[in-house]
Amino acid sequence: MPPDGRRVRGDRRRREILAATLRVVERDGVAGVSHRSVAREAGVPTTSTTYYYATLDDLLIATLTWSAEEMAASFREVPLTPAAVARFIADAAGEHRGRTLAEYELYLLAARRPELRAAARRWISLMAEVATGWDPVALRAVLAGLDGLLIQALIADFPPMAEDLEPVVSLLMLGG
Amino acid sequence: MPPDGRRVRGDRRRREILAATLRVVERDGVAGVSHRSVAREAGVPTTSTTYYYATLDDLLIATLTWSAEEMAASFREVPLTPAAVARFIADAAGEHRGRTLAEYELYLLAARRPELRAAARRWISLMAEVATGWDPVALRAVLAGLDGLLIQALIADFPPMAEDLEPVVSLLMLGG
DNA sequence: CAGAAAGTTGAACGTTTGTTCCACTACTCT
DNA sequence: AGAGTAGTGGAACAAACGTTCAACTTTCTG
Repeated sequence: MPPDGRRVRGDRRRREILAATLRVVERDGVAGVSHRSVAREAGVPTTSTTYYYATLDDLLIATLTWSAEEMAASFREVPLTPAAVARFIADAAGEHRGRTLAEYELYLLAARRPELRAAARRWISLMAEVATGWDPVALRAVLAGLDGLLIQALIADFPPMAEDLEPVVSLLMLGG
Repeated sequence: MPPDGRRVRGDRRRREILAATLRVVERDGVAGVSHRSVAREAGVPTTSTTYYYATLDDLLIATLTWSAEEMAASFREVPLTPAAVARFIADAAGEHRGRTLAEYELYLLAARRPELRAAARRWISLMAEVATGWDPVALRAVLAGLDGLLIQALIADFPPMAEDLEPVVSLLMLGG
């Protein structure tokens, strides 16, 4: 049987709404997300956002967990060398800034809502899986260091470049 | 001349409003802060919050920068030993959780509003001052590690204890 | 004691909010 | 062809919002 054309278009619109929500989060933060602001950003009527996501919270959480999943998947492709990790961090503050902002918006929501914590820690548990054989203490130090470099990169006056980050990443990874 | 009783009471109420705002931020995040929610929390009429802070943004920024200043001042008292720093982090996720949450809410606002960045990085520049003579790369690694430990402590299933944190802090500080 | 200054407060304004309803079109399946 | 399903979108609702206003009390100053 051929794919249902209605569902195909519906899924596309659902994804467009998610992407529009992420852009609103990047620009105005979680506080800027409303049915109307997202609908305006996506170029769809207000009611369509409530059609696909029953409540605003559903829409917001779907966007943030999707974004966190994207970030984790992207991180999985990074070789665990200082140069590659430094490049990942630099990109997270530049090209993929919205995704990184969304990650830490999710962190803050998860701090108050335990059910969101697994999603927020997605990239952490993923790296913990990859780094089998590492010393547990060293692993925790590296994970903390990367999280700190990422969030500090977001509030730097000038977006850090990979070359500047590399020695710091290198020192952090030395412990393993 | 004796102190003006009106101003004394006014300053007290201003501080109560700040403290109430911080409690709202702790419970519901920045999104939960409104003139009415803060006034309800503080037990004052709605108009008094607008009397002391012209706009809601003024109130929010005043609260977050005040809280960040408190956190920086508190950090300044910590001896730079692994045990003391680990204790500081454990308390930041427990006893002083609201203050820590406010710090990272400020981070996220600062990511989009450059004028807030100096306030957000207050504790970082303070530690950079204290750690004269450290290797710059090692300092950046430690600062990132501490930031990461703090924010990860907020989304841990169980608040980390100082004893668990100490070896990680110790390893991070070894680089200096 | 009079007047200025500081703070207090309820009522009200226009706007935006989340969400629901309902009439409607587009498409699939039997 | 006709029934059922998926998606569309304008209109409307009550609630909450930020902010302003004006009348009021308390306190200090000359």
